[in-house]
Amino acid sequence: METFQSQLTRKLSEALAAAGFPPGGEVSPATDPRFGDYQSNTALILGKKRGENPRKIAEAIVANLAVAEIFERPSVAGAGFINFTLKREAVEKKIAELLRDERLGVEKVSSPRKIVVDFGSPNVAKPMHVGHIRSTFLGDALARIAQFLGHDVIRDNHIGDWGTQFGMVIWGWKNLLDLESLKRDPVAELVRIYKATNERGTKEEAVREAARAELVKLQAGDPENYSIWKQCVDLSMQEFSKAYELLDIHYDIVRGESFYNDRLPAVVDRLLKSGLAEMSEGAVCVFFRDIPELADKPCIIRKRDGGYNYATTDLATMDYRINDLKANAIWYVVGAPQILHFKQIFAIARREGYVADFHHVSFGSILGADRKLMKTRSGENVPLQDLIEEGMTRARAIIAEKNPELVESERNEIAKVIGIGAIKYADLSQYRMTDYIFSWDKMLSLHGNTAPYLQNAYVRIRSIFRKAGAVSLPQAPVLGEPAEFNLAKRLCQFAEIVPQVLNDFRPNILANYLFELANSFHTFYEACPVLKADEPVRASRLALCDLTGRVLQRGLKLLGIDVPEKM
RNA sequence: GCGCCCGUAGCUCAGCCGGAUAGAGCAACGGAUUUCUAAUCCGUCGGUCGGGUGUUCGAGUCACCCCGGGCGCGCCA
Repeated sequence: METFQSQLTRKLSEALAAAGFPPGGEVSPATDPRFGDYQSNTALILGKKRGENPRKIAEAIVANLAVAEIFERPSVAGAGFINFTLKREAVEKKIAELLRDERLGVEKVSSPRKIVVDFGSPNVAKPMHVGHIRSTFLGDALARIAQFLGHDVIRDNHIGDWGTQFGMVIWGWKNLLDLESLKRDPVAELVRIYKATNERGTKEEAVREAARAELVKLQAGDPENYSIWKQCVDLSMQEFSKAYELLDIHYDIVRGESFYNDRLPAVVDRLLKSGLAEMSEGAVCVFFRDIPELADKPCIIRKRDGGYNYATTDLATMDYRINDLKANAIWYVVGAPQILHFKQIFAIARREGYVADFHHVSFGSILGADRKLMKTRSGENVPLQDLIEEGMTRARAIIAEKNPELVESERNEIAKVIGIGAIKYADLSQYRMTDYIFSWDKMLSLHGNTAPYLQNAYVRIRSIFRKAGAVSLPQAPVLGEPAEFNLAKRLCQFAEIVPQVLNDFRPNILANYLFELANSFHTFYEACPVLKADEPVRASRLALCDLTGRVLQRGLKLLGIDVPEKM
């Protein structure tokens, strides 16, 4: 189903051709309701290019526009803008179509791609914490949206399961492990033995040495150490899975760093052989002498001691994704501090001749109320588990206060949906590059651009339908009231907004749209009684409610957020 | 020293490819409720878009230079 915007863009291009101009031209939503619903500045651009009067060009375009079925007569305004105002009948017809459309008007892309989305990537033997949530939520939302648009998406959890920390973890396992604690809270015990070993290592040279030796043994394939390592990975994955279950995050594959171990030497050999890499001070490096920005920032792919590092693993990973998984796009949802790293990796990949659409989807940090990186009072990363629990607890308290009739099981389920939704939405509704200040009060507020506000709009709709009894939705609604017309036009925009998210990886565009939709709905709700209205208005309004509910539900789901039936 | 990101209302933030008089929410103030969930809605107040120069018919948006904050820069990931 074509959107108004793409229909208009097509018509505009035809009009340009008919008027003797090169086809093309862009249409955007009107910047102000006074200018109608859509606008085009094509005449201004053409006027500039040809040195002609833009208003005259605009008149010529308008004379050739065949859009009478959808729009009122286009008007030329200002310096040469062409303004378009939707006809009521056109919107009524479109709503009728949307009511029957499972996809709510969103078309699938014409050329789907195979996209690996690399997000989350927690470290084994450490708890997931606040630092993981942006990557996890952002990556999950982008994957959901890409999938909905028809792409072939592979969600890959590139877990940190092969760091140098395993020397200490293994030494701690052999010397300090408390089996009871391990059974009770595995990751906590792994953290404890790691910390304890680290502490002793700072004082005792022998411990430091022993830990290093354990690491060497692990890397050499020692069966005992391998078995310990494997248990650490398994225990950690079990814990991650619990959190993912709660958060409704799902991966297609989990290829941690260890997966690429035996592929690392080949990466270095290949780069040395091709001359892209060279020896420097004992290490193998790639230099970027012809790229000014990277000229003085070489990338080490094999350390002087012969060990491999992050860059080597990422190069092997890219090779695997492109040659084995046959991906033609890779999205790395990783924080902004690693911008330089990915510039290097992508530069190397391009030189090697890999063709794929690489993107580092970077993002800013989550700050505490003090505007510094969010930490616990003792200065540690806030565990994800604690964050989720607090979100649910706070949501439960608010629900208990606002809606005491709910039974406890209902209340707990709703608290989960609202608490987790609030945390996710707070993240996704913000432009990803900006650092944001984490605030429970703001994200759980029923006012403003928050998950509970959107969820509440949905709940109001469900409440109407519970009272309405059996309804049959009409073929075409009547949009007599301004609030109805506005809401309907907003509903038509969903299909225009969703694909835009992937232009620059901005789920906040979708969040923003949903907020405006909820706003339009609430205005409609105040102005237009639904159940008390006479037919056919009643049925028409029920149809608007139904469609609004479905768009809200679908839109939030694309952000990874659920909706409750009551709250 | 080099590089990247950010700087928009008192606070928290939107403003993608340059478009018309820069928008929300919170806070403040004033209204609306015999309710389909007021968990809401309507209105008022609030701005040298960090500063400057330039490109353009047109700059919050692009270029360059400053200022402020954050982050990163061969052997961590």
